[in-house]
Amino acid sequence: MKAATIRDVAARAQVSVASVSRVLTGAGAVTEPTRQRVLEAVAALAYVPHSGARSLSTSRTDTVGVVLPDLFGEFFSELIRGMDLAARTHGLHLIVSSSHDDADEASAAIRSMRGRVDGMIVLSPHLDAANLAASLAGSLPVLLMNGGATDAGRPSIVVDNHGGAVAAVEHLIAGGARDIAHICGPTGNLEAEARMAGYVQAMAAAGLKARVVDGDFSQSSGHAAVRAMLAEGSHSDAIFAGNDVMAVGALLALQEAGVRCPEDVAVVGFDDVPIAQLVRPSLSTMRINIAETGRRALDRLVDLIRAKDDEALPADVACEIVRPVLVARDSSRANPSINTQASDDGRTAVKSTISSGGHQDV
Amino acid sequence: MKAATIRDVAARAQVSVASVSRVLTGAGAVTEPTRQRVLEAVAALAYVPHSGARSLSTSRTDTVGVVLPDLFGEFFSELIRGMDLAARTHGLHLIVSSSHDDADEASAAIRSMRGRVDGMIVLSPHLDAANLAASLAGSLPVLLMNGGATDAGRPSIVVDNHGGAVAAVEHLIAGGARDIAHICGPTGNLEAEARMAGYVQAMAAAGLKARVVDGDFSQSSGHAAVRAMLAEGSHSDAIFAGNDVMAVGALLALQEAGVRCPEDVAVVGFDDVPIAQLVRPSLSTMRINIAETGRRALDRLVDLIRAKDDEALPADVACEIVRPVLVARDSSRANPSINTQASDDGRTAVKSTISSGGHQDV
DNA sequence: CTGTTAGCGCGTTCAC
DNA sequence: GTGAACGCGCTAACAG
Repeated sequence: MKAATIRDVAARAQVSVASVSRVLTGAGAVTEPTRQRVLEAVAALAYVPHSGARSLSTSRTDTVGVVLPDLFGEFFSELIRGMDLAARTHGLHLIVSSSHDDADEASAAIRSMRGRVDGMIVLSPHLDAANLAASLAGSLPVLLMNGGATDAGRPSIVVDNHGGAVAAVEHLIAGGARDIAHICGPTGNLEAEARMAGYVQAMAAAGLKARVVDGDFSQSSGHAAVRAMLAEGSHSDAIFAGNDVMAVGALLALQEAGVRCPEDVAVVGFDDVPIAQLVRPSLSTMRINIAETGRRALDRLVDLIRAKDDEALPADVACEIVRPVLVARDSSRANPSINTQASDDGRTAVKSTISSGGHQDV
Repeated sequence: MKAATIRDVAARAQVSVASVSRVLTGAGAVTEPTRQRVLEAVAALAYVPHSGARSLSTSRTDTVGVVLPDLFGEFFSELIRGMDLAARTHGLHLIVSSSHDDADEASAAIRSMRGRVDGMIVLSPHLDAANLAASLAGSLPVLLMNGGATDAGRPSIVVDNHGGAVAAVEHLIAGGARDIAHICGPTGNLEAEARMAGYVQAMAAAGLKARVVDGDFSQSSGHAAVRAMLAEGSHSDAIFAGNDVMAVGALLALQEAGVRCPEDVAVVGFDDVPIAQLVRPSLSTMRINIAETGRRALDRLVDLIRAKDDEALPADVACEIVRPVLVARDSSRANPSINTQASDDGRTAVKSTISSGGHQDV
C-alpha cells in the first residue's frame, strides 16, 4: 500500500491535479464545491504532499543546512537550539551536519547539500572564508560563522574573540592577578588563536609575562593543563581558559589539588555555556549569548535567501561582530563570601551583571 | 549564473545524460575515454548533482528526520549527538524538528517530512504510540521513543523509567533515608509519570510514605520545589528528582539554604547528563547512556529502512528497553569525605562505580 | 473557474 | 557501450 499522490486525489475528487494543487497551496481561486470534494478526497486518502517533488518544481526546499565541526558540548547545542527556534518561526526545516574536522570533509558536506537546502550556515573554525567559498555549490546563500578575520564582502557573523580575551585578562588584572596563565584551544582553530592572541597582547600591554599551556577545548584538557601546571610548581594566581569547558576542567583540578578558587587562583572562561553558573565556584566568563547568536544567524540567512529571490533587495554582506560581555561570578571574585553555600552575595552581583546583558540567571 | 545541470555536463562532454549519470553513480559500464570527458566536464562546470532531483527518481532521500519536543538541555543534545554520529557512518543526513509541545504540532511536523526523509525517529513524551501512528505519513519507517508503555508491534526504544525510579529509591533507602520526597516532571509527560509511579511503588513496598512535589523538568522548578519544601519545614532526608536538571536545581537550593548534601539531605537524579559529574557534590543518578541510545535508535531505523527496501528481511518491530544503571556519586554517599575539595576519596569510589557501567568519569 | 501540458533535474529501462 | 525516451510528484503557465 503505497502513499497516495496528487493524481490519486484528483481522480477520487473527480477534478484535475491542477485544482488539487490550487486547493492545497492556496494559490488560485477555486469554487467551493470542488474545494470541498478535494479536501474530502485528501482526508479519505490521508494524502500528504510530497515535499521533495514540490521542491523540484518550485526550486524552494524550505530547508536550511547547518554544517558544523562538532556537536559535542553545550556550545553547539545551544547554537542549534537558537537556530531551530528561528527556523520554526520562518517555517523552515533544519538539517544539521557535523563532525567535519578538516577542510575536505567540510567541503564534501557542503556539496552534498545542493538541491536539499535553500541556504546554509557554515561554522568551520579550521578554514578561512576564501577556501570555503571555493567549495560552495553554485550561488547558494551562505552565512559564515568561521571565526576568521572579518572577511569583507561575505555575509558573516564573528565573535570578537580577541577583544573578549583582552577584557578577560584585564578583569583578572583588575582583581589583583599578575601571573596569569592561559589554557589555549586546539592549534589551527581560528577562534582559539584569536583568543590566545588577545591574551598575549593584553599581558604585554600590562607588562606581564604571558604563559600558555596547551589545551584542545575539552574538559579533560583543561583538567590536565592545571595538573601539569601544579606539577611544575606553578605560581600562577589566575587562569584564563580558552573556553568554559576547559575552565570547568581546570576548576575541578584545582579542587582536587586543594587549591582554593578564587582565593589562590582566579579562573575565567569564555562562552558562558549553561554549566558555567552551575559549577561551584560559579564560573566567571566572557558571555556570548549563544542561542541568540544562532537565532540571529538564521534570521540573516533568511534575509539572504529572500534577497536572492527578489533580486530587488540587496544582499546584506556585512560581517556582524558579536562582542562578548564579561560576567563576573565567584571564580574571579576578589572577596568571595567565606561560605558560598549559605550565602548568595555572589548571586546578587551576578544578577546585575547578567541582566545588563539581557539575560536571566538561574 | 545558475548552477549546472546534468544536461550541461552532457553537452560539454559530448555525450548523453545517461552516460554522465552512469559515470557519477558508478552503475553501468562506461568506456574510459568517455569517462574522462565526463569527469573533465564535471570539474570544468563545478557540477554537483542535485540531490533533490535524484531523490525524486530514486525515491531515496538519504535523510532521516528526528522530531522531538524540545532542544533545551543536555539530554536532547546528547541524544542528537549520538544520532548524528551514527548517521554519518551510514552516509545519512539528519533533519531535526523540535519544539512540538502538543500532539497537533508534532503531527504537523511529522507530516511535513514526507518526501523529505526515508524514515524518522519520533520522541513524543506527550503522545501514546497509537495516536502518533495515526498522523504518520504513509508507511514511512518510524522508530518510536515516546516513553510510553511498551507498545507491542511497533519498533521502539523505551527507557525503563519505572524500574529506574524503583532502583533510585531503593538506593536512597539503603543509604538510610526514610523520608524521601520526589520532585516530579510535568503532568502529561509519560516518562515523568512512569518515574513517579516507580517512586510511589518503591516507597509503598518499603512501607514509607510518599511525598510528591511538582516540577516540570526544568532547573528552576527543581530549585523552587526545594525552596517550597524548606519553607514548609520539610523533614525529608532525601530527594529523588525526576531528572538531573531538576536535581541540580535542588542541589543549589539546598546549598543556598545551608542544608548539607548528602549529610542532611541526599539527592538522586535521573539521566546522567554530563553536568551531573561536574556539580559539587557530584550528582548520583540513574544513568542512561544517552548518546549511545541515540546511536542505537538511528541504527535500528536504518535497519527498518533496509527492511522496507528489501522486502526480504523482516522488520524488527521489537520494543527495546534501556535499563538505567545507578551511578552513586557524592550527593547520596553515606560517608562523604569531610572536605570534598581537597580529597578525592569520593572520586575513587565514583570511578569504580562508573567503570562498571563501561564509562569513564571526567 | 477549470483542465491540459510542459517542465523541475535526475535515474533508468529499453532499443540501437 | 551508448543514447533517446519515460517517469518520479508536483507547480505553473497556458488554453478553454
